[in-house]
Amino acid sequence: MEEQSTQEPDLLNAERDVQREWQDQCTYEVSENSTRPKFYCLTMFPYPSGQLHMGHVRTYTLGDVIARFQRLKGKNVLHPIGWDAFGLPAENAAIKRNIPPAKWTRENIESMRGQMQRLGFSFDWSRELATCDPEYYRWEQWFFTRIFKKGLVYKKSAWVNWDPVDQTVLANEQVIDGRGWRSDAPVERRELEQWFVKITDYAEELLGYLDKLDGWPEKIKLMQRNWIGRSEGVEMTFPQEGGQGISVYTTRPDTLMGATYVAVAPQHPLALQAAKSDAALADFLEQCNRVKVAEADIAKLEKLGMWTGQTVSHPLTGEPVPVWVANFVLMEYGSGAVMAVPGHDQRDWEFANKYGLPITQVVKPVEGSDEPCDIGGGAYVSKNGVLVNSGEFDGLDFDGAFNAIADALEKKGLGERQVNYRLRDWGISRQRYWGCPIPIIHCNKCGPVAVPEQDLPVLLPTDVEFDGVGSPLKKMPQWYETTCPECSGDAVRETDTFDTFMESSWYYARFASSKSEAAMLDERTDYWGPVDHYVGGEEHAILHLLYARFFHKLMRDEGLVDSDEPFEKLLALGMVLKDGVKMSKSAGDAGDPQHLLDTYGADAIRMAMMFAAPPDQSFEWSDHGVESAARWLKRLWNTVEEHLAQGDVPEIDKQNLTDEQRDLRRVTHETLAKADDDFGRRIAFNTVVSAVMSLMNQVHKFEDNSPQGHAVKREALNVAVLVLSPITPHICHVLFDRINGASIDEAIWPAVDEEALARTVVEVVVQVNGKVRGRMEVPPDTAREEVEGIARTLDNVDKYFDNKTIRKVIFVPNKLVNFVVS
RNA sequence: GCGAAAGUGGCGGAAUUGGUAGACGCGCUGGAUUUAGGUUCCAGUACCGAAAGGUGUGAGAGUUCGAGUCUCUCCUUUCGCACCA
Repeated sequence: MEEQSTQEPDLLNAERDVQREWQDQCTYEVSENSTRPKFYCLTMFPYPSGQLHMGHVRTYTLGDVIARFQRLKGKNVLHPIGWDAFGLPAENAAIKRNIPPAKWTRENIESMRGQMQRLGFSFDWSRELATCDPEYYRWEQWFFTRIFKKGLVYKKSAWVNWDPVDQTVLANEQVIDGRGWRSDAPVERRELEQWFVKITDYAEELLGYLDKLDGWPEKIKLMQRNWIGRSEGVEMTFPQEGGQGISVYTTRPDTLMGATYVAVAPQHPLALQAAKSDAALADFLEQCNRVKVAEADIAKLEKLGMWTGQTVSHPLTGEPVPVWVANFVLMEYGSGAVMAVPGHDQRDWEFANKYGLPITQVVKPVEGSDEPCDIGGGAYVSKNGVLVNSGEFDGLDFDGAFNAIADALEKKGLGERQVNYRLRDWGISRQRYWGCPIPIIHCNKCGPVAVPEQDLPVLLPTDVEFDGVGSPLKKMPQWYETTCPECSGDAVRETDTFDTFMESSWYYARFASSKSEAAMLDERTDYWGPVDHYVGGEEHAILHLLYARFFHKLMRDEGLVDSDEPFEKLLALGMVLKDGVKMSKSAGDAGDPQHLLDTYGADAIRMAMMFAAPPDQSFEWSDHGVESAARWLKRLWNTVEEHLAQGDVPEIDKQNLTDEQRDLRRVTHETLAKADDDFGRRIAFNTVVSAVMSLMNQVHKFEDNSPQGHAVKREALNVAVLVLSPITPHICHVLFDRINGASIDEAIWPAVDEEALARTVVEVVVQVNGKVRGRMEVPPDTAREEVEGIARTLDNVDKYFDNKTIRKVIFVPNKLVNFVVS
């Protein structure tokens, strides 16, 4: 046993030696002074939650593989890392364990940085930043004051989840079954004045530029398009005598003659007004306000409504139309009211049926259509029909009716055509302590005033007491009491902090201008930007990626960056699921890679993780693969050492190789070509691992002790080590040095020897009626006639021709021949 | 509810442009080595069938000489839904 263990390669010690070398030599620190083309590889920075989980391991390994591959391809690679350090969990920890959020966050950063270094990620640590550093957030505050002065920021009231016991605003995830997570009190909706940034001013541009993002997955672009939700419709008013009337937006003005009621949100002014004199309605509105503000929760509710007792007039017929409150109408979206056409909208149809409201059919399928025309069983929602029961508009199709009705409304001054977006302005106020203070001073005389540049940053005090009731900032008059920068009168600071998406919307640019003290960003950001490859979880497909794109355009319009989009290419990763882990007994730390690191090492974890699934796919992680990866790596090490022990090798004499030597060379160069394509274009690393495994299987079978045999084998081993090095950098660092006496950090990805790829025979499949009946080997590019001729004579093939006629022969060169018989 | 995607052996997955389904690995089975266990090495392993052969990529339909791949319907799972990050 003793004897065996001393012969085994010590992967763990080798990893530590290599990591020490990287650290001592600052191997991955980069500068802008390089003749190599730049490549900015960025992986979404983590929230410092405490320790890494397998999702982090996957994300950062994938990013590291890309960075290391691009270095091998001769690029000057920026690969930075930092910490998305503000946020809710630090406050929760502060309440639970009585640790100040700053301390808790710093300690988490320390331990996660250690784990990242132990995993061998090739980060440029000199550029590390945390968003809770005043040196970072001061520039965010500075930038905010710039866009504030530009008029891109405004205040309006918005609804939040309010915990009446803890006197605190709750995040959606803190509301569980309608109750506060700590107090268990039923939540209430509350209206608060909040800051918004006008992302809708950029809606058209954010939408249009999606078409130019060739390096983004189609599905992400589609989700963003749908999120922005551009539509063309008509904004119209249902007038009310003695009132303002109700404004609604519709994309289906063609169905206006079928509008039989109007539905408003429970927070709509008309509903609130009506409830003053209607106790039952007031009750209903209160009930609606007990649901948390998340759209998904509202949409899942049973559809409930109540008549407000009010009517408005139909804009074209003047007929009275009842106004209902409906719990599924969102106040945040549009005007908070919709016209209901139960004949042609399924949700309206169900609502009308439930409450006995009239359903009128105003569109019917065209003659000869096979669409069902009866609306007794459900709404007819197709736009392919023609109008009926619509007076002068009868007989018009969708476009005709859309235009005629829009014209009629415009003529009456009750409506106009409008382009609408589903996208809403970005609410950036949070009633939280652990965030970046919003640099605004409220003055009774001057109103809200931006903090002047020389007074920035507005520092977040870190000596705070946490009791879980409200934000500590609101209890610190010594902090919020100040003077107005304009009139010098008494004034108070804004006590809300920024949404943490603010910090994560520009960190990629700051990494490039690392540590710049004179400016938010400098010319180095133009050198490195835009990010060439951005890697991160698919859960960020919309919010983070949309806000960052928006912020980039804001920075561009301030002259801070010279590009239109921040991220050239995007890799949206699937989730690492852990249901199996949850069921295991070691649930507490099963997601923590530490014990795997201590037992098997970084390379084994990295290899197992990359081999487990392609990057864009979600999968359930299991520790099993790590042990077998470690075993495989040890075998690789042993194979290389045994080979080296046999001495030096001659040059390969390409013209005089045996068939076996040619075969091994072909597999070697096929592996090289495939790895190049998989790393660089397909971003599929699991197949790189299997290709190298296959190559090594060939090497193990290769028994040729001639000098040329050794030379061919050495080439194979060298390619295996080089190709695998982005995934398992430590062992490959050691083995590359053992084989070549040189550092792999200086190595350049070799060219494929096209000659080595040539085959002397190819296999052609013979099918009869699409079923495989035989195979044959022929020289490459053998002519159709010849292949067909041989195929017909094959034993297993010609018997299918008995009593049949060959109707057709399909021929795919070098692949197959298919006889269609009957 | 709305938007987006995924579904292939016992398991993770491969099949890149519509052209041999199951590469590679795990697990399992058998063998060699070992006092034994483990390790290591070798062989086998989609399913049914004695074989010939047949069946097979969530279910059902369709297009095609040919479908895991394209189209439609349905089922299930995952992600997002604006205060988790």
